[in-house]
Amino acid sequence: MRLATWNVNSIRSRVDRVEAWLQRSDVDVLALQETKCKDEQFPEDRFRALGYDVAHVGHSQWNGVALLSRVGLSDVQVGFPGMPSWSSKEGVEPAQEARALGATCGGVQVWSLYVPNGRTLTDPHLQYKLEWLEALRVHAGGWLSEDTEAQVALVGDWNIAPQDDDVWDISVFSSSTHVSEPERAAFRGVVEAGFTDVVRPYTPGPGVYTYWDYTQLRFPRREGMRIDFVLGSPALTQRVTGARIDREERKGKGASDHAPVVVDLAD
DNA sequence: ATGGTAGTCAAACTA
Repeated sequence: MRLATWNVNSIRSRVDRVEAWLQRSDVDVLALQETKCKDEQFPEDRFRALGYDVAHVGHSQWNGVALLSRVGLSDVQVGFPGMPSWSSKEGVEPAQEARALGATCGGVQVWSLYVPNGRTLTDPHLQYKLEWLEALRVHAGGWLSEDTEAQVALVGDWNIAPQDDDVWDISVFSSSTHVSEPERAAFRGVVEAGFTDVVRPYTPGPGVYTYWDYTQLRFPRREGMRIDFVLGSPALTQRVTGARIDREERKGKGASDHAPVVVDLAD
């Protein structure tokens, strides 16, 4: 089984590229983040025509996560228990955002995750990010406590660079989110709960990234960040036979600022 | 030159 994750930065502006990529990538399950649309705007017919079942959650032009699967799509869950809420404006009741979607695909519990950005080190959004990751750690860790053989994949845009060589120049990030110790500790918490970065062994650094900012010629300068991850439970990690980051997809007009991350699993 | 790009939705916000 081949599993992939991709922050597409708007599915409506990217649907042609995603479709073309699916047609040549032989992917069984694709998790999407930042679809930036409501459910009724998601172009599910385009993917159904390629043989994929589709699940999506999106409430507005922000966030939005989806799962495409041609190996079954059942037990769809919108959000995870205890997922924190967020309100962008004072006076507006906080609500759960479209940042997590889970389903069973080919016997694997796959979660498409779009971790909150954090924005700046002093922004309340950073606290929201940390609380969101802590809630994920608690519940994903709980699944493993209940079933040590559980096949779970936590995939998506984590908005964290866990190690210094996951960014092109750590000195540029001294006052930035994504590399701060609290964020890295939150990421480590998920790892220590039993989830492993299954891609890194097949894509060793330094200089290997999944995201390049649109500005400042970051991509041609090879100035990126490794912030998109596939974290596997022990039973899933055992099945991994290969992985790659499809850097080619960051090239050309109409590219997302993230590249797809692909993992191969033994049957 | 005090910016630089891209997306959503049409001024400002998010990344």
